[in-house]
Amino acid sequence: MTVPKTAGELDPVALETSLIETWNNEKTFTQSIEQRRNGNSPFTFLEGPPTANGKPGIHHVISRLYKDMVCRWKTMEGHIVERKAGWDTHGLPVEIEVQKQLDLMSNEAIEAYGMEAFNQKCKESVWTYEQAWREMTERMGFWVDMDDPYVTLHDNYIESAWWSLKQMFDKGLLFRGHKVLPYCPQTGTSYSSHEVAQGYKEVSEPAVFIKFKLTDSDTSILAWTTTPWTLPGNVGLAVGPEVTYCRVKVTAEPSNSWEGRGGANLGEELILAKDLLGNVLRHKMEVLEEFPGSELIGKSYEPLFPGAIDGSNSNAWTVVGADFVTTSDGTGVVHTAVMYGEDDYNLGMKEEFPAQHTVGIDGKFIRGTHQELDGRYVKECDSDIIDLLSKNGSLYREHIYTHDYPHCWRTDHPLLYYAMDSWFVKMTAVREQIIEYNAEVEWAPEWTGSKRMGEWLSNIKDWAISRERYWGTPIPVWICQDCQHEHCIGSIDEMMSMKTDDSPKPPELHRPYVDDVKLNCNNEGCLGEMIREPYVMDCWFDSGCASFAQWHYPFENKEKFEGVFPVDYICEAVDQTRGWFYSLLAVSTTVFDNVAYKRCLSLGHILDKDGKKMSKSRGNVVNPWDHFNKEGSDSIRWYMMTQSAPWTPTNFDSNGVRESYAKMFLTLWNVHRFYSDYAALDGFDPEDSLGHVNVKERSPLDQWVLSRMATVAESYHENFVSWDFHKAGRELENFVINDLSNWYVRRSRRRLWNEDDSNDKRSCQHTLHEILLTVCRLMAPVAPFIPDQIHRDLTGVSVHLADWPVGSSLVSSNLPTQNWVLEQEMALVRKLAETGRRVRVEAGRRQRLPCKSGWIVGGPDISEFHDILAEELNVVSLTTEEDLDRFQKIEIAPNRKALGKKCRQDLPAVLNLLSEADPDNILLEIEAEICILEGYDITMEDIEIRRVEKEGYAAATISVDEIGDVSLVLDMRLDEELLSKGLSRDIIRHVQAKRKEMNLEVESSIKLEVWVEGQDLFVEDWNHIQTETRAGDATLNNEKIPKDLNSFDVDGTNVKFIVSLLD
RNA sequence: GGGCGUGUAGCUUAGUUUGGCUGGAGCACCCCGCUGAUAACGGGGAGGCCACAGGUUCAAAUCCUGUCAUGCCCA
Repeated sequence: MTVPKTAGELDPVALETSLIETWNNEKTFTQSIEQRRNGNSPFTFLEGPPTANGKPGIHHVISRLYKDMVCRWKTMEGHIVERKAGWDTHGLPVEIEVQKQLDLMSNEAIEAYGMEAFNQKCKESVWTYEQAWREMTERMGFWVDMDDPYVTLHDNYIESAWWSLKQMFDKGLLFRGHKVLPYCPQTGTSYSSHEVAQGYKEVSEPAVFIKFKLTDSDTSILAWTTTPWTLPGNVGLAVGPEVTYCRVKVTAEPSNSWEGRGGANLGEELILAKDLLGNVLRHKMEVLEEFPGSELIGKSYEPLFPGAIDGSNSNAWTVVGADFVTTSDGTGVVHTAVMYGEDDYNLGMKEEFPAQHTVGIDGKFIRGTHQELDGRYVKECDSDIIDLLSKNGSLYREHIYTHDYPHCWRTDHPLLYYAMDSWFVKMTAVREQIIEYNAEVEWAPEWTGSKRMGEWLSNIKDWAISRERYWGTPIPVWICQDCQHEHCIGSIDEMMSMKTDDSPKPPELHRPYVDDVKLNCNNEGCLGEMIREPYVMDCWFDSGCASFAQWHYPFENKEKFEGVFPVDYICEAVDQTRGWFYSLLAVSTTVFDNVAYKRCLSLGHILDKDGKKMSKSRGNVVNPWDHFNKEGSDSIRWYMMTQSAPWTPTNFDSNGVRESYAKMFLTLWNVHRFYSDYAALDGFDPEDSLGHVNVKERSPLDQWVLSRMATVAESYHENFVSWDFHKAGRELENFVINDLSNWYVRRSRRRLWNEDDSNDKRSCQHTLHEILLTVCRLMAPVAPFIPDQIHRDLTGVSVHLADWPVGSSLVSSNLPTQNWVLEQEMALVRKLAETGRRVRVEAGRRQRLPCKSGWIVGGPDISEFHDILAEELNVVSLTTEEDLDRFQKIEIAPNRKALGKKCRQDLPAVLNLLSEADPDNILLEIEAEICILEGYDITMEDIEIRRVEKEGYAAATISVDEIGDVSLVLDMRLDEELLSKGLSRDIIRHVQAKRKEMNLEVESSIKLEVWVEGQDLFVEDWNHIQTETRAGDATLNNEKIPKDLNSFDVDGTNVKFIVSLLD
């Protein structure tokens, strides 16, 4: 027997924290998975690993909510949903954090500190906020296995990553090249775009227009650059093939005074874009010819710094076409130095320009560049370079150019865009496959996949996976010192079997230990020693391996992995599109020739209440604990789900969390309280078959709410399937508040107050029991706490072990039958109840004063709800009436404008006659065109016909879809009996208020003394008062009137009363 | 600078795919009612250049173009 427990006041924080303890003791999470084993239908979730070296905020709660929600939902549908936590532990952010902490602002400083010790610090730093993450995760109710997480710094994880890289290597997808990155030579580090963004500063620097003399004529092409230090590295000029260029001749000296160095001789010929002639040239010019850029392509020119670059066997110093050339600034000709710009590098690779540095990794010109520049820091050479060019006549003009340029946030030096040696995964080789796989993924919203990701994939670039850093997965590529043979290691065993005898066995797969491992070259006939490439991997590569590396595949868990790949579901914020969503897809495409995930939910960000990004510096970050400790997790979670579509950015409003609590959870709890308090009192056992009442035998009200429940549940489920969680939540909330609490429970209170056992009471109890269980089960994935408590109070079992009420391929549906007609009828009843209240307000009839009769005209037969409606409307009898005319009459209103014109000074007399005439008769006369008043013909134009309620009636008509017009008429006439009834309602109300004020128990009896002055109170109404107020002892108009009593007036009647507790 | 989102009442939002009744809710506000019904409930009210400017159309919050603000990603 499971009699529901009584429920006290709702204390969400205490309830939730104690439930967390229960879950831990009961191992509810484990049970919820294990219980579904026999279904043998896994649904796999992959946790996108957060980094634990940042504090978790409210924006982490939202992604964890959607992860948790779908997993819990699928679990209830009967799937086995294992959830392994993960930690992302490598990468530059970790290093930066440690560098700040130890004040190590350059690579030299790190190496002086010692790489081993530095990495040890990184490893520790990673766990700085782990406790905070665990606490947040537990408190918000995200069920994920944090005791056995995957960790990207573990050897097992690294070994799997190595294995996958070797797959790529074996497929020929791994290659060495250059990547142009913002680089700080002072610290020896290149920067991520995030760091670059921190360091933009406005600077004024020299910019120059340079003449590149063509080899086959005396004409020069004019190009422009803001970085003179890149000029020694010039190997090409890019023009827009479609852009119009001009060859011009200098015809006169400039009229204005010339600024700075440079110049041009009379008769000299220059080529530049037509659109920019005016911006660039300061001399008087004659345009000799115009032609498209395509005509320039292939022309060669003389190097500015002969000998700085070895151009033999290459295409160096020629004009090429490029689509990135514009005429928005410069000359429409782009100077190209392969190693010092991304566009430059890509163009250089395409056009086979020599990829040679003129600048060393120390930021100084390489020996042999130019005798005046060699060995000097490039940014200090700008002016000398301009001098050199000016002297040999290559400079046309210099000027100061102001722009935003990235600077090192540590040293404040300008960053150099610099081609770093790098390892790449040849993503361009799998472009078609990855686009195809992307299209297979079910994206929510669709455009994240088709547009955001699609756009990115259609311009896919090779993936630079190496970083010249210390803390990360070491790149497992070794190169032979003797024969340059490259070998990629795919496992620890392989490394151990190839290592030289005097190499130590690394204690872990990190730098510097792995750097010390040397391999015997396995190239045939070579006896050389192989040394590891000194890079670590992009940490996105780490996380991209999560699907298999979390299982140490293929070294362990082979079957397990193969059963759960590709994973069913991942979910992260939209910024992961080019991050984790991409890296997973890139790795799965290159390694497994498959998708990594079948469904991906990409979430919008949480912004502050003004739509601004939350950041520490703005001070607008919301701490989730502020709400955990106030409204609780369920309210936060429900708020987040219902506030907006998952992918829409949400402006976080604390007030909204409060609202979710006050509306959804308090209401639900009070329904629960109402039901279980009476159920406990009665010892009601829902499982007792003797007391059970079949749905068909229950009242229409019960059948209605059950039908609504089924309708709402199905729609809820549909919305889950189509990722419209917000719509699902809002609809269920509306059901709980409006249908369940404000209508069903309100209309059913009296049924449970009745102390005697009855079918009707049990019907109501069963109905509430069933509804509450269904609601809790539907809510459980979203709000795992309060619904679980209610479910436990009702059944003794956790809601998370229950089945999804809508059913699935694995569990059967548990919803009541739907009755659409009944739902329609009740909708009409409720609409009429509202209408009735409005009619009363308009007619000035207070609610407690009953009407003798009410009539419904039109619409379907809703007589089975007449009792309910009569009570709602406070009418003694409610009936259906066919004829609206019974309550209405016509009124003839004069059209003063028309009549005034016609009758002039006789108007008052005509108006008088009109008002005295019988409207029906006069209308007949007017219609027959025989109406003459004071000698004037009265026509239809002179009057307006209105239909109004006859004296003593008030009415309103509503229009309902598919039903038409329905009118409600109330009888407004009064008599003694009605006044007495109304008076008794008022007395009851005041006495009840007094009882409440006196904090009396609901069931305690009182002594009631009442004095009524100026009106009769009928005996039956006096009796009714005594019953309603539980007056065990009552006197009416007792002779002695004490001084200290309560008093109120209603309808001109004064009432005095005294309430006292009866022992 | 480019790509992809977002912008509706004081606040949070529905409606935009597929143009069509007077742009619909909740919170807050004002008036009234109701209550052994909870942080309630009911009726009424006030509050909207649907970001802005053009365009298409008989008709635009909705479609098109541009601008602004805001967010993400890329440069």
